[in-house]
Amino acid sequence: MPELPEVETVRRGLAPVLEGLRIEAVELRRADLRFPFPERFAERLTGARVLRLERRAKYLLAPLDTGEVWAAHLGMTGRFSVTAEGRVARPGDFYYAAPPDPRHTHVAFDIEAGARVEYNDVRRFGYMELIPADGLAAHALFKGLGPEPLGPDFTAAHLARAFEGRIQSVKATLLDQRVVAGLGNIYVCEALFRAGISPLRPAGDVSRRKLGPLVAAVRAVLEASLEVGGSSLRDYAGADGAKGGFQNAFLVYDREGEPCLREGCRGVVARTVQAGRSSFHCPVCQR
DNA sequence: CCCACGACCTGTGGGC
DNA sequence: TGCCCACAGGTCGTGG
Repeated sequence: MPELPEVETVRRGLAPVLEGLRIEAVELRRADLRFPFPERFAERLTGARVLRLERRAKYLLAPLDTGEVWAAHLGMTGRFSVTAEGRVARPGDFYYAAPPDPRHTHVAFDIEAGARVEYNDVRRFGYMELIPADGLAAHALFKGLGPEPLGPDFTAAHLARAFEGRIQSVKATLLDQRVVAGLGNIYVCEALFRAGISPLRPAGDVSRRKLGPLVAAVRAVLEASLEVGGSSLRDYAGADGAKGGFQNAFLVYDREGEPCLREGCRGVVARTVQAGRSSFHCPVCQR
């Protein structure tokens, strides 16, 4: 799934065709994704003007002139594409490496000025909500979220508080959206590698002096990925150019059995399973 | 409250 | 070639 850099890349791709424009029609092709769509979803969106397109954690948020906010989470396989006249008009965002299978296009939005925005989601782990703007912060999906990792509240002091006394692994702790909001499996693995911290270490045992470097590593990895449009796994040759490129910069993720890329380290990347998910790390230089 | 694990859903790739 | 299992970017609910 899209983690923060991928969701932000999607946001940047969609913003120009949504912001300030009216939703003229909504075609809903099924009653649910991960959860049922909100009551009267299509009617509540039809005619609404999108004021802005924002992101919080891994959610896309579109405040509307109706007083509601349209929120979308992409789950593991959610993709937005923008088409006009039957062709992809804005290739290049995350996910556009191969055209989506139309059988899994579940919602389509016709936008003023002619764009058509389609939501495709093979596994249907994504979901959409309509939330009153004045109740957004208090909504169950948002009230417990931790700080944005690229924002001012994500600091070593914050991590020190969050890690204190925690016996859960630092890997699982960083995946917890209440601790920091927006990281997923790839970027946690990559950040821990860069900070020289083993994903297996209990969060409470991470040395305090490593917390500053960890914060810096998280930021650096996210920023580097954003620069190249996020990560695209399972790419296909011949894609349109601007698909995500960070998969080419992975230092540990999906590199089991390959040599550690840290200068001078002779380690070999190991794969372990934590909380049911693959972790990749170098047992020699990550402690 | 904290933590581990199964569940949700479909597709793909590797091993036999 | 075909089949079966493991695994995939997330997170929610359950049960210890």
